[in-house]
Amino acid sequence: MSTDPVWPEEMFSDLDRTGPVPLYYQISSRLERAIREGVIPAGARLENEIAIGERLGLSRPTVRRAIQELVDQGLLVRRRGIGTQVVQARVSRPVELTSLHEDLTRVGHHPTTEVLSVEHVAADEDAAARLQVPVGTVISRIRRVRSADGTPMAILENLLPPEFADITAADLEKQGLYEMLRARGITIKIANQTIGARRTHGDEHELLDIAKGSPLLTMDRVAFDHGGRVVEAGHHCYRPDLYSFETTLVSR
Amino acid sequence: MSTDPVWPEEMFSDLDRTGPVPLYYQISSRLERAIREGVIPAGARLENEIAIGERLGLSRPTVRRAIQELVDQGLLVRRRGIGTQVVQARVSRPVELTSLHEDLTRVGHHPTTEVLSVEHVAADEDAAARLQVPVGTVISRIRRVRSADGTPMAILENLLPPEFADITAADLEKQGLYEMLRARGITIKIANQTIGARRTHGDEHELLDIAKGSPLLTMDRVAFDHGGRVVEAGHHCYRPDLYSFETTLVSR
DNA sequence: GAGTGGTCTAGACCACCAT
DNA sequence: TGGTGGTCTAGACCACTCT
Repeated sequence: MSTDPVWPEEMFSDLDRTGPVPLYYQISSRLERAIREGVIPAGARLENEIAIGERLGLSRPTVRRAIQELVDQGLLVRRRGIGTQVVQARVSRPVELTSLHEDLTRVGHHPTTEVLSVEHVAADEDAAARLQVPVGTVISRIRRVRSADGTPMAILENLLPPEFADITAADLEKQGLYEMLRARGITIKIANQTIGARRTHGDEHELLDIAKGSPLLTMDRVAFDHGGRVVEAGHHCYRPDLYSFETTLVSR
Repeated sequence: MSTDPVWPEEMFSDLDRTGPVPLYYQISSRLERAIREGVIPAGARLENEIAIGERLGLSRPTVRRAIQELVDQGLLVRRRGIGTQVVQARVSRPVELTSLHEDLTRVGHHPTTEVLSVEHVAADEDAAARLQVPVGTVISRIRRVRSADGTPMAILENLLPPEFADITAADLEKQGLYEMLRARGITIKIANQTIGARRTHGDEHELLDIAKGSPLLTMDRVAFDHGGRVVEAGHHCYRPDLYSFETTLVSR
């Protein structure tokens, strides 16, 4: 048995077969938007891969790859012998290789950053281990407070290797750290993150405008470029009443 | 230019071309083990896809898929025009659709579970919303304490829809909840997780043997089967000095 | 038995990077 | 200029599910 098309006729009428954007990506991103906006409703059954391919003039592997992207995101479910369906559950976007600054902007908040300090210091043993540089190397240590719509949300402490010694406080007020690195042609390929919790220490409660000793949500991250070099090491603490980490897990 | 083989000659000598295990999976899992065990060292360059295919008697798409699995896991990095390399950074396994019970077992700890209560109650508004059942439906509410090697690590509160009303405390002492669901043929396809932090409430500090009002790491999860039905809704709190969430993020 | 997704093959052309 | 991964095609066979 086959299924009627569940998307508007013209949805894929303007595929660009010559440009740099892969066909599978054009398909999957259009489909993703239609699903997230509800144009294709939860529970809807898609046509089978071959039928879609014929309608769009694409080979089956290309259609398949587009669909697989959405399966990996948790938007679609496939079962052999059954078909492909739009998932019923609400799906959150995965934790991504972006900064808090970009996260907030995307959600429509207005993030501001106060740079508390930009120091150039000799790496102690701990910092050297995290950045994978020799002890004593002169590194940059940044401390910032990020607010959304005027409310302090997080304290961001970052360590940078020597090559970024010229980054200034003024730069960091305007852009997120990751934007700035990207503008310098630095591509972050991999990051290891650890999410935990602890009490406030030192002046953290003042900076975040919460009670002394109250809980903080923490995230430690080490980011690497394609060559395996450490680009950045961060220790962030978030106000747990204002911030949490959401993920959607998909079984393989 | 081409590269010398970086893995032992016999590593892929016993591929099973008739069994149910996909060839790409046989390749990727063997490669993963070799990388994690250091048999293939960090920074090593792999041969190109076509050469590997010829050596193993496989087509390029099959080899490519095997490699892609490891790229998605953050173990390999590929760059066009350059080649494929083993990543230098330590890579942690991603947060998975498994239970804490299985996580601990895998790391070699001995998890024990104390079942505090198994109740069958009418769902209030909050519980009904989380399980997506009508208010007043009789659901199961489970409360457990999980310990590793005798130390309490987490309080696990779970809500189950009516179909699991027959699960007993005795069952839960022996197996993780997820194992039990799997044994009943329930496949969890998707889960939404939120990780946060808060202070202890009520008797939580006693159960976890920590100070009253101290920080907890929390994880809320709603798990769905392939049909979008809610299988389980959980609220877990962890001792932040004993537990944290690790992830490796990979840029696409 | 009919229909579906899962896997695999054998090619092709292109964009990017190094030399 | 040669080597690499990125994309795409046009088939094929199989395993699974429903009726």
